[in-house]
Amino acid sequence: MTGGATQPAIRATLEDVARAAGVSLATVDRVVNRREGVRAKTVARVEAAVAKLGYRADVAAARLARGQTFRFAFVLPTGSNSFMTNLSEQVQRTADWLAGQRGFIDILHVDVFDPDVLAGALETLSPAYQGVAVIALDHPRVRAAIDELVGRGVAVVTLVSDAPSSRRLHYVGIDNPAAGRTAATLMGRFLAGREGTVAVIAGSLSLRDHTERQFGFHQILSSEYPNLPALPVIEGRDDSDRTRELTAALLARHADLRGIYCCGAGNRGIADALEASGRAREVVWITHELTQYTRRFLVRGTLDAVINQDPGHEARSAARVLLAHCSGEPISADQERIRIDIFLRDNLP
Amino acid sequence: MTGGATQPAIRATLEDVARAAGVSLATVDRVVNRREGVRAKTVARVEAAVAKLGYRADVAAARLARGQTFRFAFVLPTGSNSFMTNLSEQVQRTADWLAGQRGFIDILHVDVFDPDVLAGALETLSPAYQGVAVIALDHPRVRAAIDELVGRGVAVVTLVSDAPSSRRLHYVGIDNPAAGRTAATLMGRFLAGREGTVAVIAGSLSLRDHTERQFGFHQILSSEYPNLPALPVIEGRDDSDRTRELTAALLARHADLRGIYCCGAGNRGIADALEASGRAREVVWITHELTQYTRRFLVRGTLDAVINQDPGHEARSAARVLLAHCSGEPISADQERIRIDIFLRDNLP
DNA sequence: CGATTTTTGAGGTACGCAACTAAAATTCTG
DNA sequence: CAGAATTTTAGTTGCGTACCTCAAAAATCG
Repeated sequence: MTGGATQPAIRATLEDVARAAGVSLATVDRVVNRREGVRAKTVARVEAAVAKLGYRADVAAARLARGQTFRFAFVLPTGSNSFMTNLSEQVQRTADWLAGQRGFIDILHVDVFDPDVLAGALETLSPAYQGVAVIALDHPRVRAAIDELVGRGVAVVTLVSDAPSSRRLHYVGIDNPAAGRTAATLMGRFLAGREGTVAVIAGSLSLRDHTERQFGFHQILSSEYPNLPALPVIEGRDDSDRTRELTAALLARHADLRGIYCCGAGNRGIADALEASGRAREVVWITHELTQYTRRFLVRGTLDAVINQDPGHEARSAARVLLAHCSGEPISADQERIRIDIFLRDNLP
Repeated sequence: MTGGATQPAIRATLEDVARAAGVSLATVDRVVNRREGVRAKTVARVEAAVAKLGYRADVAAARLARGQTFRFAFVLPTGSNSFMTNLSEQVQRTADWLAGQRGFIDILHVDVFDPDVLAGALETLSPAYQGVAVIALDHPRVRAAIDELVGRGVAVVTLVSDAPSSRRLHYVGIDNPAAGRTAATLMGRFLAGREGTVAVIAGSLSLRDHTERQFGFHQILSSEYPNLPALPVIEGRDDSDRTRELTAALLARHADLRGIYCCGAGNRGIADALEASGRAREVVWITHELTQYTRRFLVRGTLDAVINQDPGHEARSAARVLLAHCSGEPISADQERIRIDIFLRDNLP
């Protein structure tokens, strides 16, 4: 057995460092926090002591002494689909966790799909917030509102849906074109060698994330699976009643329909229509977001794969990024990267 | 816009609660920490004040005041495959993070595949550790060693590989039978409608995780894809030279070989043999663990899918579970559940 | 009722660090 | 080289909680 390099049983404190370096507590503090007013010679002495004792600041003590509190706003959509409901819940949980870390999250519900309403909400946001997480819309007014917040020194992260050309600090969400490509590869491979058409149902093509997914999907499908021509994209407005009718019409009109890719919500309608048609098992259906419904359709075999983004990760990641930024800590990029999950019936969490 | 219920700008402290309840600090302390010696009536009054003010203990202050430090051992394999190397690195990162949280991790490298050596290492572990994370082997001696540690009051979590019948606190890793089933479904669907045989390469059938994956794989393949009979499992001992020869032999002997599922390591050997044979694109190859190599094979198209467990999550989760247990906090099960990731060329992180 | 037990109050210390003030040491100026 | 200006350092306080002691008050019991 090879032992790991063992750290001292009790951690060194600032005071230990001060004693070892023969200077006062205050001087050590200046050095470790890179403040002005210490001679180079003294700095070197202190740093040597820090290295020798393996000093690491105790984050609990530092936070306590600093005594800052943070206040973040999460701007989420008003009453919406299952995914957004899950997300709200996860944000609430994150808020509970942050409350123990001197951070407060207020959840504001806004009609995020109306650019004017969303921009208005951002513009009139209380100046009490040091950070904002928002499900953005890539629209000039919204971008302007984000940029103004950033200009005022507020940390802004976009959540789930990005506004790439704004000055937001960070985007917490998946790479949507890649998600679309992933769906296309699954579709193409599940239908290996078969001939037929594939339908794409989006919520609305004015939503950036839906457009991007659809773009990625078509990119792969057309280049790699010429046996599977795609029908023109149809808009289901994330509404189950509408997707039910649209899906029923698709099935009726296209006897050679082999696959359906839904890059938005309204899955219950699609499931209803597919199951009613009796072609549920032969048509490959791929959609986004694991919810109580899509989970059920997956288990039942109506749905073949779910492309998912984990709302829990997203909520926590947004909070961590805001917190890290506001307390001047670095963020570790690969821990904050939101993965594109693929769920089949067999690997459901 | 509907505003979220806004918490007070400054958090309530214990003293605020004491004032509001008309009792002393000491009494509030007794109530919130569930200590003896407070009348039910007083408890109720204090709890009402806590609720009214929304008091939550400041974790930074609490940790500081409590002043406990924790010391955990992570028992990892000696020099090993890419996955284990990644895991080591992630454990090291987790250790750096924990060092700021009054926790210390020592990494011990042991030949975890020899039950006697592993058990011996656990038995002679310094009593300084409050917690141990170990890549377990499901073997009587190892189980006994784990149980003895638990009996001594040490928190033990198994990492990546479980010892289910031991008294370990928690298992941090994926559901291996489910991972095998996931691989089988991908294999079956990617080979939809085609006829041919499928080979399964394990590291060693005495490793519980490999056996479980293989079991799950066969379960689904035989019941749902009768067009794809599996060849007898072969053992590659996680060694690339050996898997190269075995794969070459498989390809030579079975002209109808359509798929390879590798539930262990040694992927470089498989890739070499597949690419040398010229059948890399037609044979569906599915394996485990995303590494620099499997990533490359995936991008190149030799490899069709990777079933992955995230070593970063596993390292952090193990540390969080140990820390939570040692400080008497609850753990949130679904945050600690390790997911079975599926990676295709398109959704690589 | 007095004696005993239970409950509560008051106060203190310690945790490790940040941030402030005041003092000491150094450098600059005429 | 005195004295002012500046840089560097020491000393101190407070953050919010945990945990401790000791005494006072209240409740309970015989």
